[in-house]
Amino acid sequence: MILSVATKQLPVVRERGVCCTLPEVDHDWAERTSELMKALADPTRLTMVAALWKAEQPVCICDFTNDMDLTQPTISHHMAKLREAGLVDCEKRGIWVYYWLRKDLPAATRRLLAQLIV
Amino acid sequence: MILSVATKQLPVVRERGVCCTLPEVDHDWAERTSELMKALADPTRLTMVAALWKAEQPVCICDFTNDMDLTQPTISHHMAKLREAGLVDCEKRGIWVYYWLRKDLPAATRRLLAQLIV
DNA sequence: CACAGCCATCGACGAATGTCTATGGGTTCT
DNA sequence: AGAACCCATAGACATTCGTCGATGGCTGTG
Repeated sequence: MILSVATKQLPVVRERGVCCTLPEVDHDWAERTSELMKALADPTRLTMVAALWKAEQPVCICDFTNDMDLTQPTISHHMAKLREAGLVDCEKRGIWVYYWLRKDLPAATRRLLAQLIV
Repeated sequence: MILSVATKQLPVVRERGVCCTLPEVDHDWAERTSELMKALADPTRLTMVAALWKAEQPVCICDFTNDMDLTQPTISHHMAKLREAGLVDCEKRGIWVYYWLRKDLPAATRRLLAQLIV
């Protein structure tokens, strides 16, 4: 049987057992981008990224531990994830470890964050 | 001991046991945004969203099943997640079920996708 | 030198996630 | 009516994830 989907923008002719081709979506793009999304798919990490974005300067990790209602290992674990995702960099200064958003973030990533953070 | 971090933008005076306040980050924003990120934190769902974005018209789910190397229930499961996230809507037409990106997406979400999809 | 503060890593554990097979409901063709 | 097609849901399973307590390594203080 033939059926036309005209109410939404475009009339599509359908036949049983016959599929349509989809718009091409780059496989590597999907893989890379989903990795970035995973890094941001947690409220704690999002808060960290937003704080670093707003701070515009290195922030000591102990300050996160101090006001985030999570244990120190958990905070450390989330920061490690952000580092693995290539979003932040860090440096030790005496007792303290400072984190900041990497200066060499891809432009697309930077625009994404600018878009995301209120 | 007192230590100054002057090499990065701002000199910060540190004292043991004393923490600094962080930039405020809205808790609800982090919660909501992380939900959106989770919906996009999978290459299959990202591919689906990108295809729907590019198609600019309803797409039958069988077309996704046809060319995504995953079983039909898995495809259906991912679409359900996108629907729960409020990203897509669907309509049944005879045998087929058509999906499309919701027209009433929040402007921020729409800009995010525009930013994301190559 | 001993102590205290800061931090990363390890191991454990429950919860969530992605995938599959199996099943059943709905629709159209013959 | 029966067969074929499309789709969603349920159940199972391995993997990943978020969190914690415990531990140990540094580093500066007294």
